[in-house]
Amino acid sequence: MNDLKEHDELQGVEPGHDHTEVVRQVSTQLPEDDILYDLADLFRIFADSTRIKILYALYESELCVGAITQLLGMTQSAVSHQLRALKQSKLVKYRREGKTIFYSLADEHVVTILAQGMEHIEE
Amino acid sequence: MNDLKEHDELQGVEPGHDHTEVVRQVSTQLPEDDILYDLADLFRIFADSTRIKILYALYESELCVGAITQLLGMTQSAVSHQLRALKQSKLVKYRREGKTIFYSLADEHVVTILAQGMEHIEE
DNA sequence: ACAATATATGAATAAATGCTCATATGTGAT
DNA sequence: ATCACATATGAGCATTTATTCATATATTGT
Repeated sequence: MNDLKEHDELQGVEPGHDHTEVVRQVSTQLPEDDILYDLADLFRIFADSTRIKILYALYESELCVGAITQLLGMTQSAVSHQLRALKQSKLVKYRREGKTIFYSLADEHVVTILAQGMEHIEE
Repeated sequence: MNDLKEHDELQGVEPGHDHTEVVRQVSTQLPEDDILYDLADLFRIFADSTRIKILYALYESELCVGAITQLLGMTQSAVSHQLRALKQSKLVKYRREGKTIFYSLADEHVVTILAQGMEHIEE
């Protein structure tokens, strides 16, 4: 046994194992946790093929709920639940025309995000 | 995009209820289901704040598992599990140096996707 | 007021997901 | 070979999530 490692005033350890420096440096560059949570929430909306399909459909054309339902071949309820998620995260907007409600994409970020994702998987 | 207008009497049904025409038209423009699944799988990786944080950290600097673990303040096991998900979807790559394994971003799509997501939530 | 149509919502359930714990694998040094 | 260190992996558990079913709300027409 030797006690040469006994001056740990500064928590100093040998290089190679000590990450405190890099960690401290990188930490300052990271977005706030709130932002990271919001980001994760946003991408969670894209993390479902049903919603992705809806988004792609709306990219082609404004559509009412009935049309989307028929297009996806699922129940109207399921579609409505997903549309709610999509509009809560402001990825789609809607307008009413009588009994019918038409949905459309809210902005171009949606398209860009989908396109980048598409590019990634095509490799 | 849509120069084909639908006619009310096309299928002999009342106007307003019949979506078969739009649905047929939009259907042809949609990506294959396999692709949509893959896309959803990809975005699912972004749908977690831990992984997002790792990605942002790697955007700043190549990092070893120990550093990431310290940065996130979670167990090494949890980090390792998340890194596995990230490398399976080819969002990060890694290289070995002795006992240490360094992770880094795999391509720029990652950055673009994060940036677009960030733009969206900042509104 | 009532019926019909279009969409939304709440509760329940099955499947997926992230973390922890324990353990395994791999690498370098003694 | 054995030890110490760095990372990976499998099982189990608690939480989340997407769908279905039943029902509610909103709008139009009679």
